[in-house]
Amino acid sequence: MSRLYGIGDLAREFAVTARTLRHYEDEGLLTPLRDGRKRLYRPRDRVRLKLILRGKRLGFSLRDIAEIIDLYDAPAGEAGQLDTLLSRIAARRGDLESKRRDIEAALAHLDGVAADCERRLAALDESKAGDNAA
Amino acid sequence: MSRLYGIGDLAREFAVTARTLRHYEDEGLLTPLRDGRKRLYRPRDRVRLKLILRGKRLGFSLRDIAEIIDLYDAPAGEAGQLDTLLSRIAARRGDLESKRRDIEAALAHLDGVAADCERRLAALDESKAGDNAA
DNA sequence: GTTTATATTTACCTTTACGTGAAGGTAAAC
DNA sequence: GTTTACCTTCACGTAAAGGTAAATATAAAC
Repeated sequence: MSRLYGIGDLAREFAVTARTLRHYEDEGLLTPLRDGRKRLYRPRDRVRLKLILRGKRLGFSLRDIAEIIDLYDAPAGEAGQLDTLLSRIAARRGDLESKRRDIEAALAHLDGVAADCERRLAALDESKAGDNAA
Repeated sequence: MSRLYGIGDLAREFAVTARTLRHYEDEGLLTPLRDGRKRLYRPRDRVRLKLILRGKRLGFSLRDIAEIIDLYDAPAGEAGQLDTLLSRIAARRGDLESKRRDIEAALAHLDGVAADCERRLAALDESKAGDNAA
């Protein structure tokens, strides 16, 4: 277990280009091992990549994402550090919940439009049925 | 009622620059009235702006957003058009729900980290209590 | 009647997040 | 021993989403 992945393996699995993975490394988001000059990605790197891509789908910038996933492997520090860590987590929670509210609102709005649409369809059906009956 | 807004009014209210509003117009997302060369935004434009900014917060591109909000004031068409409209709405629903799942996962992950953090804090407290007792 | 505030267009600048070659190293496969 | 398949490091290109500056127009305020 604890396999290592080549850059192509990860690229294929997550449908990104190798260039993208190198870019994430340039930006400090991934730090794969090296075999000579070749990059070797650990399961840990794979997990981080997964988190990066999720962050992207939610519209976070790479810089935001760096901050977020660095919370995840925070150092097992002392009390003061744990406190500030907890407050940073709370801040991020706030961001996410605000996004969730945005999504709920957007879904509700879409549903309203869809319902309106169906009403109009039903009205059309009725008028057609009326035509047949007449 | 049915007031009109200057570009600065809307910019202030939504904390964006006038440049941003003009850009949205260039991209076909807003179409304010004109008094000579000055832009006059109707309540309808204000609503669209609100939708645009919500879309942005969720990480949609301006092009995506254009597609989405054009669903909202779709023409009261005939049956075939209503059908394709409904299916496009369904597609957008899919996008949004997938984002929602991403958010739930991210929140769950953060909660896990926070819980871990609190456990570590509790452990620190206990060891300190132990020191006092000794 | 001239500040002051807000508006306009035109046009180039910047940042983010990669894409796209160019030029070459390494290693198994034939 | 050379094709084939990946990999590497530059380095410039690009699309999206605005920023920013210059030069100009109104229009209310003093």
